[in-house]
Amino acid sequence: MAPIREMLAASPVNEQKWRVLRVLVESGPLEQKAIAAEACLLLPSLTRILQTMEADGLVSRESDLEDRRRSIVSVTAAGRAVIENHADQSNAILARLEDQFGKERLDDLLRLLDDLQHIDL
Amino acid sequence: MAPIREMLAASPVNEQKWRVLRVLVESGPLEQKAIAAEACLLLPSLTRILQTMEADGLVSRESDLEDRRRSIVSVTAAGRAVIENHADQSNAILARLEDQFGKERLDDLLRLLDDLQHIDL
DNA sequence: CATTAAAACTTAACATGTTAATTAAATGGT
DNA sequence: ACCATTTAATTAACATGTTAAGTTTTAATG
Repeated sequence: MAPIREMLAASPVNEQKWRVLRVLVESGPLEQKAIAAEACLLLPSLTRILQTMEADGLVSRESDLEDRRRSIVSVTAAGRAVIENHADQSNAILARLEDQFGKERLDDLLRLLDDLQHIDL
Repeated sequence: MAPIREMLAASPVNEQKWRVLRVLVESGPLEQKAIAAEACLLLPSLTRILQTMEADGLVSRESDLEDRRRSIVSVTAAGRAVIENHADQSNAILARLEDQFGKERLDDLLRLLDDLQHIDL
C-alpha cells in the first residue's frame, strides 16, 4: 500500500477516503452500512470521514425517504474527479505489482483473504 | 482476529501489546526497532505503547551501554504471566482456525503475505 | 395498538496509525 | 579532531480504529 499512499500524498484524500470514493464511483449512491462493508471501515470511522468529505465537497448525503434512519451517500463531480485524476497512476501501480508479484499469486492471495474473512468463529 | 480480541478483552492488554509481549517472550530482550519490526508497529506507536506497558509493570527498559541511543526492552514476570495465562486459549484458537480454514491454506496465505511485504516498489 | 426489540447511524472517549519535526548519540569522510 | 550524515528514539498534531452508549426510526410481538 506504500505506493498508493505516495500517490495520494499530493491529493486531498487519504487511503480510506480514496476507498470510499472508489466504492461510490463503482456502485453508485449507497447507504453508509454498505459503504462501510465495501471499504472495510467501521461505522463510527465512516461517520467522521464522511463529515469531512462532505465539508470538502467530495460527497453529498440525503436521507432515504423509504427509511428515514438511513442516509444515502453520493459522490460529487469533484469526488469523481479525484478518482479519475489518479486512475492512470493507480492502474500503473497495480500493473507493476502484478508484474513483480505475479498475477496468479496475487489472485490466490486475494481469494485466500476473502475466504478467511467469511470463515472463523 | 476477532476471537483473539475476545480472548484479550478480559486481560490488561490489547492486540498490539499482546504482540509486543509475545515477541519479547520468544526472542528475549530487544531494542525497540526490532520489536517494532516483529510486532508490525511503527516506532511512534511503540514508544507510546511501551510507556503504558512499563507503567503497568509488564516490561522494563534500560539503555544500551554499547550504544546509548538504544534502549533494551525486557518482559517482566507479570508480562510473561499474561502470555502464559492465555497460551491455552491462544493455541485453541489457532487449532480451530487451522481446522476450519485448512493448515495448508493458512500456510500458503502467510507465505504469500510475507513475500508481498518484501517485494513492491 | 402498545410495547419491545432491532436497525442505522451518531457521539464520546480513549488507543493506535501516520507523518513530520526534534533530540541525542554514533559514524563516516576529510 | 571536525563536521556533516545517519540512526534510534521521542514528541507533536491530527486521522483513523475500537468499544460502548445514545438517538431516531422501523419492525416484531403480544
